[in-house]
This record gives sequence, structure tokens and C-alpha cells, in this order.
Amino acid sequence: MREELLDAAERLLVEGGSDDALTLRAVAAAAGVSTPSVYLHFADREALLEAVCIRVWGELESLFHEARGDDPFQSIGRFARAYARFGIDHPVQYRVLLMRPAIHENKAAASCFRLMTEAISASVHTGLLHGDPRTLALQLWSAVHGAVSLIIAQPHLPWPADLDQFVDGVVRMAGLGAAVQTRVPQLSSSAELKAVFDAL
Amino acid sequence: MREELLDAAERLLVEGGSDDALTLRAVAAAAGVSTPSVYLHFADREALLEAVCIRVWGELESLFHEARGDDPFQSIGRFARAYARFGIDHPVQYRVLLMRPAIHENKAAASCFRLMTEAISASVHTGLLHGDPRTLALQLWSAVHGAVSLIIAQPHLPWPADLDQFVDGVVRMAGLGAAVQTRVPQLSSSAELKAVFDAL
DNA sequence: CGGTCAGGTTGACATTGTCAAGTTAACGGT
DNA sequence: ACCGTTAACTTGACAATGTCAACCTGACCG
Repeated sequence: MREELLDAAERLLVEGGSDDALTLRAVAAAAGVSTPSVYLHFADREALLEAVCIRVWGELESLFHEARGDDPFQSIGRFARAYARFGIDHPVQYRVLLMRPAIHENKAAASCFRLMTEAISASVHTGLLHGDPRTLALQLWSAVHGAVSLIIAQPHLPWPADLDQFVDGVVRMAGLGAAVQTRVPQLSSSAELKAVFDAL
Repeated sequence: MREELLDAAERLLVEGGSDDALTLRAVAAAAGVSTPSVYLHFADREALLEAVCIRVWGELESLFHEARGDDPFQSIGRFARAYARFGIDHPVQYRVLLMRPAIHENKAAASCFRLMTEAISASVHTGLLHGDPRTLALQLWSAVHGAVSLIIAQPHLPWPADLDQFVDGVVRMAGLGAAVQTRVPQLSSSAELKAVFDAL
């Protein structure tokens, strides 16, 4: 029964495209049960919503394990792309768990974050990146999350036709930026910076 | 009266910390008026919410004009920092206008986006950046927005104590990454990349 | 065979956005 | 000076929704 409720809730959520399409009455009706029965399986509406979304976030965790490769720096890129694809493919679940004030943490996301941090840490050891791995992970994650959440929430912006390519650009920008970050003088003038980069 | 409603609504919103602290009854009561009177000044709850948030977004537009300097590449950084500061200082209004499915565009944000695009375009002309200014602007904006929205929505993450410094890191990462992006071979191995960067 | 209990139902309540109908006060033209 | 129009506001109500208390029911176990 719990599963049927989750299925019904997920259908409503995805078809409605927004979390306020998820009403307890609609879920209960779709599962062929009376409204307050939902409370036998979930503490409240919020818990049901969370459960539905966490279920699909579990898939991302698997994707992350698949994406892990030998080269840690390339793994970072693969993680980021898998993450972005996931968010764009599951906009509602992404929004519910990551774009609203979160009471307690998203376990699946935390797990993915750990994998990402490990890859970054490894890249620090090879000397490609410098600095605190956790902070670097937050910076990279910020970049990718920013692209995903803007794409989801602001579709009217002048997005390029090929979103995957755009995300690629963001990942590339973030990765290269993280790598260069600590190797360039802190406050150069534009002219100096240009000279440095033109030498590449 | 319209102004008093806006003031009351803003108070509720900021003190409540969430947009569902904004109930028409509470707003009307705080403004000393009956509930349906709100409809004489705003089409519906959503319109009131939007009006409150847009009012403070107008301030950001002014900040952007102040932040504009002579060096376009440095202006980009100043814009980004002003933007992040604004978002962190006005979390509710930021969330309402940028982290929910937006029906029609945010005029103030669009205006800031234009200023940002202009600075980027100028940096392309000086040769510091390469590529489509609009796409570059979206990428940079994604990075900053990502940091802001994660900080707002996921406070339990292991954020460094100094948020301004963190934002600085993101801005730096994004800016440098954007500059390097097109000057580095498309798909280098980690070893090659390391060699290139170590030469910096 | 009787008690316990998980799973389910009915009926109700408070809160909320929203609307229709009525009221009041100001204001302008004849 | 009077009357009609209009804008601002109120009262009273409605429907939708989350949530809870009380009741029911069938299965399982000593």
C-alpha cells in the first residue's frame, strides 16, 4: 500500500509539474483509499513528498557509482554531467529537495557529494587542483546546481538550444577555473591576465 | 493603502522567513483592513507576493549601476559579488523570484543581466574572453546563482565560515574558467592539463 | 475463544484563497 | 442643490485542503 501511495504521488507530481499538484485527497483517491489513510504510512504531506523525491534521487546515486572512472579529474566532469542530466530530467523532484529550505539533509545528495569530494581530493593529490577539497566541491557543485536550477526555474531565459552543450560549458568553465584559481596572481589587472592567458 | 499592504506583506515575509507566512488575512489585518480588500490593489495572492519581491529587486538594479567601473572584466566580478550579497541578504525575495517556476520574467533581474552581458561583451572585445557573450553571461550567472541558492536553501551543508570569501572563490573560479575555456585543448588528459597549468 | 493491534473509514474542524453582494463616501455635471 | 457614477471597503459565504479524533474490522496469537 505504501508503494501504491508513492506511485500515485509520483504520477501526480510529475504530471502536475509542481509540488502543489500533490494533494492528499488526490493521492488517496488515485491509490483507491480514503484520505486520512495516508497518515498510516506517512507522518504528513511533507513526509510523503520527501519520500517520493528521495526515491528517484536514489537512482542518481547509482549513476554516480557508474560514472566513477580511473582518472579522478575526468570523473569530476562525468559526475557533474550526470548530475545535471538528472536534474533536468526530474525537475520537480530536484526542486523539492534542493530548491526549498531543507530541514534535514538529502541523504542521496550527501552521498553523491562525498563521491565528488573524493574525486576532487584525488585531483588535489595529483597536483591538478589546490585547496580544501570540501570547499572546491562546494564551488563546483554550486556551478552545476546553478545551471540546473536556473534552467528548471527560469525557462524564459535565452538558453541555447543544446542544453547538454551548455552544461558542458559550465562544467568545463568550473573545472578549468578551479584548476587555474590558485596559480594566478590574486589581483591582476585585465592586461596582465590577458598576457598570461594568451600564453596558453 | 497599496503601500501599506506592501509594507505589511514584506514584514510578514521577512519575519516568517518563508513565502507561506504571507496569508491574505494576516496582511490585511496588519494593514488594518478587511481581507478581500487586498483584491482591490492586487489581482491575487501571487501578484502581491511578486510586487513585494520586485520592490527589493529594484535596489539591486541600483547597486549594479553603482558597481559598473571602467575595466569591464573587473566589473564582471563586482557585479557578481553585489548579486551574491544581495541574494544572501534577501533570501526570501530571492527565492520567490528566482527559485520557483517563473511565469513571466523578472524585469529587474533582466536589467542586471543586460549590464552583465555588456561587461562580458566588452571583455570579449578586449580579447580576454571568447565566445557568445550571452552564453558566457548565462554560465557566469549560473555559477553565482548556484552558490547563492545553495547557501539559502541548504544551510546544513559544510559551508566555510566566511561566506563572502566563498562567493569570491566561486566568482574567481567562474571568471578564470571562462577566460581559459577556449584557450585549452578540448579534451586533454589530466597529465597534459597539469603540464599546461603548472606552466602558469 | 477472547484480546490485541495494524490498517482502514467516517465525520468533522481550522485555515486558506477567492468571490458575490451590499455599503459608504466623495465627486462632478446639470 | 441634487442625483448618478465610481472607487474603496465590508460582510458573508464557498470550496479546497491538511489534519485529527473516534470508530470499525479482520487477522493473528496466547
